Amino acid sequence: MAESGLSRLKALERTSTSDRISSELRQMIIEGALLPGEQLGEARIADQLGVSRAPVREALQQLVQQKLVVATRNKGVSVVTFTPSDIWEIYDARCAIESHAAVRILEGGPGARVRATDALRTALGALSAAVKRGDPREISTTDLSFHMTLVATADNSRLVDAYSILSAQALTCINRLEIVLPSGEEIIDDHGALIDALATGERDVVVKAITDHLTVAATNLTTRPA
Amino acid sequence: MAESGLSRLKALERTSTSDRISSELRQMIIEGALLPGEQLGEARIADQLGVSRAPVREALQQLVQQKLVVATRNKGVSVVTFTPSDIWEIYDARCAIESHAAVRILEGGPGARVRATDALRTALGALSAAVKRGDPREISTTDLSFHMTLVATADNSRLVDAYSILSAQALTCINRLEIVLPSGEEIIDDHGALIDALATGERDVVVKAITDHLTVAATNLTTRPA
DNA sequence: GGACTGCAGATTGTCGACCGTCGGCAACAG
DNA sequence: CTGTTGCCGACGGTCGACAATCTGCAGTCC
Repeated sequence: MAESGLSRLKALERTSTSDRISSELRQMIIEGALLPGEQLGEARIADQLGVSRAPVREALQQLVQQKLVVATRNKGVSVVTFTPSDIWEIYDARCAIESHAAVRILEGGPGARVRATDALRTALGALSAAVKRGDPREISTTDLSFHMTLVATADNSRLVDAYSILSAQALTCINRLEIVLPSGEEIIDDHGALIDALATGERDVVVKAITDHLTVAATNLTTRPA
Repeated sequence: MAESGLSRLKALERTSTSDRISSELRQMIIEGALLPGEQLGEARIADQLGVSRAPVREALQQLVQQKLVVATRNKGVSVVTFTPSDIWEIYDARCAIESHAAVRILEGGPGARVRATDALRTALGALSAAVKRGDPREISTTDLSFHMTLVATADNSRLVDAYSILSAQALTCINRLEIVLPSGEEIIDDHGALIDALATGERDVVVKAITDHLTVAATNLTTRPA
């Protein structure tokens, strides 16, 4: 039976309804389709999707734990509003995870370093392509994807999970303020500098590069473009 | 109405059913009352608590996101089994958060440093009392509580949340293997050294102290006592 | 006129029941 | 004897309905 026409059959998707709802809503929040403070009534969503309230409830609970919505007892959930203090927290936490990941990569010896820089250069290519295309939404996505690549290379699923949550929050913040913060060139150069820093193999250099990079980003997000 | 007998009325507890269930189960897992791999049937739990399956389901979902149980589609949830690799991940992630918190405290200037060391000394007192009493369960709890104090002092709720999850996982690992790893003296000295390192104000010293401390702990957990 | 009380609408929290799926065992055909 | 097929008990996933709670407004009393 090894060679039969059935070989082309792939295992079909087995995602739970709540997971699909959760992904859908998360995407909408990240993209800014749902405004901060907006009420997310279970009944309305369930109606609109043609499902019961139960899976919607589970999906919303997932989003609560990802801090993309806030739930108040008997009042339902509403889309989160990020204060400047929240933004600083997010970027501080990102800094914690990213720099640790970088340090671990350096400790992994030259092999790990090369593997990391390779993966990052690929991610930088995607980012560069997005910049060239000019779509701000795509730029922010690939930007965060670059950083996620760094974290993923450290091979710690806990760190990856934690970073995913932070990444979604950061993306939401970025996409909400439609600011074209740095020029395209600047973004590329900045991330390229990160790779270079990693290539040096100096712990302090890398950590400082990451910290500065994130601090600048957080500053840009918290200082209103008036 | 400012001064009336009603002043003594505190806002009464308004915890949701699912939260209470979740806390209860988490505690049981941490304490080792539930064995790794054990099946947690929704119906049975709901029955036993005299509630419906809905709140139980929500509670279990919370535990899933805290990685204390694993859920497989149409098979329900079972208590997590930690592999040595998991333990290393947990302690590596703890290291990331704790050292970052420590660095941020140092950057906060002498004031923050003093506040941190004060809080930590108090926590050390509790740990010391637990050691004197000799109850291993209490020792591990206060131990983690000490570390949580460090993280909390950095004033970043995201880091605190992430650390809470890791803390619960670590506690579960520790309590499962009923090993009396280091002597009581050793525990106290080790944590005292952490405070001393923080007091020096030297970033590298602190980070190294934390890293070493956690590495030793993870090693003790992963090397079977034969 | 001001403030408290009671009602009304809406929304969440909870419940019991149904349906689909899973894993294992037995019956059966080759 | 071996591999396949159909059946069975158990469990989770989903559903519609009921009860509890919150918010805002109208009514009422001082």
